[in-house]
Amino acid sequence: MGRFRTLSARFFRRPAEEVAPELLGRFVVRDLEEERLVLRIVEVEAYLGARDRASHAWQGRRTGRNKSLYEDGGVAYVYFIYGMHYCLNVVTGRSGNADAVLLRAAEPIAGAGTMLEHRRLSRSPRPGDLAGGPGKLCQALNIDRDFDGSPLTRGALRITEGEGATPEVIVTGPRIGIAYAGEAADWPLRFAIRGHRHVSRPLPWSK
DNA sequence: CGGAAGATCCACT
DNA sequence: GTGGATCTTCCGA
Repeated sequence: MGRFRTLSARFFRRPAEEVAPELLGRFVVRDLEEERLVLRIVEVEAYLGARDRASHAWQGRRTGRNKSLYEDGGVAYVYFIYGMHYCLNVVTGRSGNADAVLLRAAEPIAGAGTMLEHRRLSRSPRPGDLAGGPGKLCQALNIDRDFDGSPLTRGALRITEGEGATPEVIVTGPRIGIAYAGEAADWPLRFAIRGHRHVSRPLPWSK
């Protein structure tokens, strides 16, 4: 397929905190009927399954919504939130473990025009409007629950690498929107490319 | 079976 | 910076 090489299942079958920073600088490829949409990942968060109070799988919870979290690494976990948004996770680790990485923000590489149409903005777009947030990212790629449990190693939605290594510096911080999670709210499981303009919210960049 | 909350986003002040 | 939208999902009774 040339420029964008799909990552193998082996890549995903490791703990989320290990996979998460390695997803930065890699790509989400979404094939539509007549067009390929490509985003470059610039911000993610790791969720540590049963041992993480912020995870949907806290204390081993198994529900109808979260069952794909327990699949072998390399599939999508897509859930619906706040009555109107979807969030896309990359499931990691082995079967029975519920680790996952939330894709929070990405930079448009190809198909920005179509992504802008998907976003249905009323105002003129500013940087970060296309995919600078987990809900925006899903809307831009037209992702919904139909992708829940689907493989990211083949098919219409894939995680790939491009050419060369990731040149940027990675910074970490606490995760967003999980104040209820007690001690886990402080864990530095949010990862981003330092200073990147498409990040959803500022991090304390180290200088 | 009902109530409450939620890994968010947008418009408005 | 604040509040409202909007509805699925979950948990307790």
